[in-house]
Order: sequence, then structure tokens, then C-alpha cells
Amino acid sequence: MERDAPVRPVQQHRHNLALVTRLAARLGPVSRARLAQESGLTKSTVTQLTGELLDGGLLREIGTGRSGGPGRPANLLVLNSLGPAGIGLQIEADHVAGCLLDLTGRVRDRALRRADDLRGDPLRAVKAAEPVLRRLLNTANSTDNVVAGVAVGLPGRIRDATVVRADGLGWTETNLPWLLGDRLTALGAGGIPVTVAGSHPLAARAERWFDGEDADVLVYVGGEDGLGAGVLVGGEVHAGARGAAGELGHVRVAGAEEPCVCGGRGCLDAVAGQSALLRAAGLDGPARSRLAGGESGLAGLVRSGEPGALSAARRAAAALGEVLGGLVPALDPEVVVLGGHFPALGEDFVGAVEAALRARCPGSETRVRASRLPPDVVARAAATTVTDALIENPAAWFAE
Amino acid sequence: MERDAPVRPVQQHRHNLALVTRLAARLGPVSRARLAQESGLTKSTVTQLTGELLDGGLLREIGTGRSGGPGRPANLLVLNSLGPAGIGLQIEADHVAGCLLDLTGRVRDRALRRADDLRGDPLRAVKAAEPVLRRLLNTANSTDNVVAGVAVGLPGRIRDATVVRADGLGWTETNLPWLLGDRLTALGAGGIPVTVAGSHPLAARAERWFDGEDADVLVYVGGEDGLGAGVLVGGEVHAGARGAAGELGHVRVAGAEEPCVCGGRGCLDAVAGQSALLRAAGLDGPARSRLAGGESGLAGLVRSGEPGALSAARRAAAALGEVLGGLVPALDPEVVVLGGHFPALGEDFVGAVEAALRARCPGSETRVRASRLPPDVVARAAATTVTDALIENPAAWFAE
DNA sequence: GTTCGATAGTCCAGTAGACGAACTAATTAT
DNA sequence: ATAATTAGTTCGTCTACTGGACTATCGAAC
Repeated sequence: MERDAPVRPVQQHRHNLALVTRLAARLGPVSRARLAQESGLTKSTVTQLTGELLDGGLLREIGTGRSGGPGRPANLLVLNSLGPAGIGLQIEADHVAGCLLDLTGRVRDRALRRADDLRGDPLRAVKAAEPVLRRLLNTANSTDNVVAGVAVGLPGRIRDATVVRADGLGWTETNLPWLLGDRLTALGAGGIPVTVAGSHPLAARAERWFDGEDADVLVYVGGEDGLGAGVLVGGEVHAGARGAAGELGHVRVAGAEEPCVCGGRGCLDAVAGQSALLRAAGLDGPARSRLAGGESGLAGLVRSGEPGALSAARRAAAALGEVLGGLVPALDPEVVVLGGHFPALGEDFVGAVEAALRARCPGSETRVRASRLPPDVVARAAATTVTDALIENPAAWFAE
Repeated sequence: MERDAPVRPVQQHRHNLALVTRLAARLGPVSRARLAQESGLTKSTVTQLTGELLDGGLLREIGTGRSGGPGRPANLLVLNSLGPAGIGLQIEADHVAGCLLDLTGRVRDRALRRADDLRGDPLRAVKAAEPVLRRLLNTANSTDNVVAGVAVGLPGRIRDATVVRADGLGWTETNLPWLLGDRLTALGAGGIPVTVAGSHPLAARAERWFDGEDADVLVYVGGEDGLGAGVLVGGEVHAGARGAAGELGHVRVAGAEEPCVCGGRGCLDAVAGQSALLRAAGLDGPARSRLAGGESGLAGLVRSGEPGALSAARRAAAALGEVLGGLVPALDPEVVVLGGHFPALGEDFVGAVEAALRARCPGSETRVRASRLPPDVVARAAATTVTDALIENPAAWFAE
């Protein structure tokens, strides 16, 4: 409910509609009676609201359930897996991944398009996204899912739905929703709203929603190259005053002198980024994506105990801990999750980061752990922003 | 409007009541017609709502205004300075300050009680607060203001309205609202709700509300001893997962070895705290409060260019910048405001902090500036939490 | 098998509160 | 004086939630 807007009966209705939809999502198959009880609304109202949601295709009635006790059995309601759905895209330098997510949160289809190098002209990425989109739109068509939106996650800084800067892709001031919207029209799916978000904030959301971490304040630190953080405050992504929250990659690490691609020296990226680690371990060359499934060279080296790799990892852990040490006491997050290439470095690495953090902030109770989610979770997390929006405002969807 | 609560006509009404009250507060003397226009409600509804607010004593009608143009002149409404008011207290180690604030934000009275040392038993502070409260309650009585609440600000970490830890006062797990509520009953003012908040978050609020800094993301770093930050996210105080957000005092500064009262070494407090600076400048002794109005010894020394003091200040600035360098890129605040004893150190100090911050985060656009507000603004900020609550929920007040 | 208690869900009159049009009120411009 | 303009009120209308009566469907007891 918007704070500075008047509340009329319509808004009242919207709010309650969202309330029961949210509850239906949280409680799974659920009776109207239970919805009434949990929401605080009366049975009559719930009947009315669920009626609208059924008509609108957001809910589905699955047969009568439970028989454990006296009384008329409930007619169970669930989110409609065949109703509106969301497409999530993940654009990285070497691939575009996508998935189609239904309202229940189930992935109905995936698609992946590898490419040698998508950096430079954004149209290259848009072109690579086209077959991915085509496949997902086709799937949606064949499963009777209506695509309610496309959400894109990419490593960059976003403001006002525009990609302000994406170092890893070499983009500046790119209006991705516009470009993709164009391509969607060409695919016969014009008019579908397109949104963009940063990969790190999306990964942070994913940690909260997919890994049962019900922390209201959570920091996700993710990686490969272009290190950055996604900050969740009050369960929501915190963008910062200029959309630059979480830009940790070029924070200077005390005592470090490594040259960085940004032109500076001693940036966190240059100490703890994936390429930097590979180089320090004597494994020069372009960083390989973990999408292939295999261990990145670095992880293997760390595991094998190769001295150069170990010392590079130790140094990276210390640097990461140092930077986190300035952030953790200010925000007091419930947990800091390390993603990107960090989990591959093993539990010892995480322990070392936590130790370095504790050394800087002795009093903090913030936990540190490695992400358990796969790197391609960003596409899925992006798709959830679409389905979430549907659940949080069903009325907007009914209005088409 | 609570997210997980059903919205009935009553809540609709509450929301709209708060909306017009907020607008009346923001726009100053204002006509019903203007309120209708700004709020998006109809004139009829505004008439109805303002009627309630007038009856409840939150609004007052001042005569008819403006005559610049044709048409019936407006009957101007303002927040009622003679209606409900709030008392704010500020408890520090050497004094208790308080003020009585009316709805319009005007300070109707102040009171101050100095004491040698209020540390240790919380009852000592409560006792010192008693004359302050008595005076303010008396004033309220004589001006026909009804005290709607007492809010206390103190240097400590608060969770669930309980003082979890207040190093500067030597308190642990103190239920201050309970203790003060008792004292209020003794003063014949029982039943007045008492709340507690940390001084730094309150100071952050003050920077936003009293100094026209309309930043949604703001960090206030305040001091004397027990350095800490108040973090505003979305215009609201961010408490952190465990109420520990902003606890910067014992973050370790790289390369620093000064022993700290906490038992550790190299804490920010031990490098940039007031006592530490005085000691480093060769001016040992207890830190003097700035309430006296005179310059603290340190500020004078820095101004006079005494080498020891200058080097200590430079070191403090570098340390502060370093710690901020971990926090700023994560949060991307609009501005960082330095309060406590820092403004007394002069503009050069602020410049040095900003330089150190920039050195760590080259890309950041966050401004750094000294607070322009007096240190006793905490009492006033505390009082605003009471008046704000009234404005944000008039219905709760009508219900007494 | 029938009856009773329990639970699920629907129906409908009642009600709170915002809306809108018509109205009154007070002022300036002609 | 009269028209134009803006402020504010009145009253009937509309929307959407409520509460109680009612129907539906089950298990358990007789």
C-alpha cells in the first residue's frame, strides 16, 4: 500500500487480494477456511477473493483433500501452475541462460546459449538471448502458461530500469528493457514488460527464498570477476542512493598493490577475483565459467594443496574478511553468504574469511557461509521477481 | 498499513487519517481544499477527516487566510501546538537533558540536569532524570499540552525496547521503559508510554529531519567515546538483525595497536575516540562534554596547529575513512555525516576523512560533511519519535 | 441406516467509509 | 449589483468487508 496515496475501497480490495494470494503461496494447498483463519478475513470475503483469483487464473482448485476427522472435507486451492508465468534471463560474458518459472516456483523449462564473448555491443547479448527466449516462449505456449514478464539479471549496476554500468559486459547506459522488448515483439510476444536487476542482489534474494534463509538482513558476496554484494534489508533488495550499493570490487585492500583492470591498484577484484586468483596461482588465462560443471582449475589446485594457490586463497580470504569487516558492523546482517567462485575454494576458505572478519569485528555475531546454490540460480531468481510481482499485486494482472 | 493484516474499512480510515495529518504537518497552514488536492481524497472526505482531527485535538483552525485572488478565502488548518506533545530525554554519562516538543515540532521547554557520573546503576540515571521530567511535565501542564509519550535516547544498543548494552553507561540488559514508567507514576503521570532508542540512530534522524537532508540512505557517525553509526535506509532507522547495526567503535583499524578499554587493540575507539585523541595530543584526563558550549581542548589544539594534536587528528581521519570505506560501497549512502566531537576538529578533518574514504573507494559519490546540529539534538530527535508516532497514527491517539 | 456433531463453503442483508454532485459561503473583478 | 471563482458542507450512492443463517459433506454413535 503506498504510503502517500489515499486508500479507497479499491485499494482495500487489492491489498486483501494480495494477502490471500501470498498466503496461498506460502501455505501450499490450502482450504478457504484456513485462508480465512490465517488472513483474519471472514470466510465470506475469502470466498469472494478466491473466486476472483480462480477466474483470473492465479489459483486452481485441486480436488477435495484430507479426510482425517469429521466435517466436510476442504476444497484445496493452490497457485495455478498453468497460469501466468515469468521468464528469467541471466546474461554473462560467455553465455545467456534462461528459465520459465510458474507461479508455484517450479522451473518449467530451461535454456542456455553459450557464446565466446558477449562483451561490447549490448546487441550481441540481445541476439544471444533470442533463441533462449524463443524456446521459453514456445514452452510457455505449449503448456498454456502466459508469460507475464521477463526479468533479466546481469553483473552490473542498475538504476531506473536502465543498466548504468556493467564492467563485465563493457556496457554503459544501456536501456536493456527497450532492446529486449523490441526483440520480443519480433518473436511475436510484444508488450511483455521487461525488467533488469543486478546478479548479486538477485543471488541474495535467491539465498533467502531458495535456501530457506529467513534472514531479514542478509549480505551476499558474489564473484567470478567483478566482485560485488547484494544487500537485503528488511527482506528487500537495498539499491543505495544511486543504485551503487554492493559495489565492492574496487574497494582498496590495505597493503595490496596488485594492478587492477580499473587502472587502480590493490582493488578487491585484483586480490580475490577469479582471474586474479588463477594468475596468482600461476594458472594464467581467461577465467572459465563454472557453468560447465567441472571444477575450476583453482578449486582443484586449492584442494591439492599447491602452495602458490593456497597462499593466493589465504590472501583473498584475508582481503575479503577485511572488506566485510567494514560492512558487517554497520549493517549487522544475520548472515553473509559467499557465492560466485568462492564456494569452490572449499570450507577452509570460508573459515578463513570468517576468521578475518572476526579479527576485525570481534563482537559480531554474523555468520559466514558458502552458498549452496548453483551459479545459474540468477536466472531463476530473476524469474521469481516476475512471479512475486504477480502474487503481490494480482489486481494489476487482472487488468492485463 | 501492515503487510500481513487484512484491510477493513477501519484501516482504510486510519490510513487516510494519517495521510492528511502528515500532509498538514508537511504543508504548514493549509486549507481543506489543498489537502484534498494533495492527498487525492475528495473534499468531502477531507472535511470528514479534518473534523475528526480537530475534535481529537491534533489540528487547530487558525482564522481565514490569503486574499490574493477571487474566491472564498480558505480556513487554514495547522497542527495543534496545544494538543498532545512528546517528551524526549537524552541520557549521557554526565548529564540528562530533556525537552518538550509539540506537534508542530517546536520545543516548548528544555531541562538539563548535570551529574558527575551516571555510570553504573541505571537507577542513578533514572533519579537524575526525575527533576528533568518533573519540569517538563509541569510545563506541559501549564501549556495545556498532554504528554503522549516519553522517548529516551542514550548511547547504547537497543533491542525490543530494552537497553541491551550501553558501554558508556555501564548498563547491561536494562529495562529502562519499566524503570522510567515507575518514576513517571510517582510523578503523577502514570501510563505514559516510554520508548528507548540509540543516540546515533536518533542523530541520524535529526540530520534528515532538522537539517533538510532529504536523503533516503544516510549514515551518521557520532562520537565522543563509544563511536558508532546511525544508519538510515529508506528514511528509516536500520537496526540490524540483532539491533547491533552501527556498532563501529570496536572495529579494528589496520596497523593500529593502541589498547582499547574493551581489552582489544587497535579499535576505532582507541584511535578516533575523543579520549584517545586527547591522550594522543598529550592532554590526558577525562573527556569534557561539549554541552558546556566551550571548545573542547582538542579542537583548540588542532586549530592552533600543535603538532601532536594534528598528527593524532590525521591518524583519526585516516582510520575513520578506512572504516567508512568498507561501509560506503556496501550501502551507497547519499551522505555520511560526522557528528559528536568530529565537527570541532574543523573542516580539514572532514576533508581528510573524505580523502581517506575516496582513497579506499575511488568510485563512490557519497558526500562527507560535518554535522551542523548541536549535540543535544538527541533529546529533540527522541521527542520527534513521539510526535511522529502521533502524526502517523492519529487513530491510536484518539483511542487513548 | 439414521442421526448428530463438526467443519467447509455460500448467500444475503447490514454497515463503514469514500465518492460525487448539488449546494451554500465568501471573496474579487466587472 | 452581478458574475466569476474558490472553499467548504450535505446527502445520497457505491464498494467491499462483516456476521449470521444456511447448505454441503464428512465421521462417529446409536
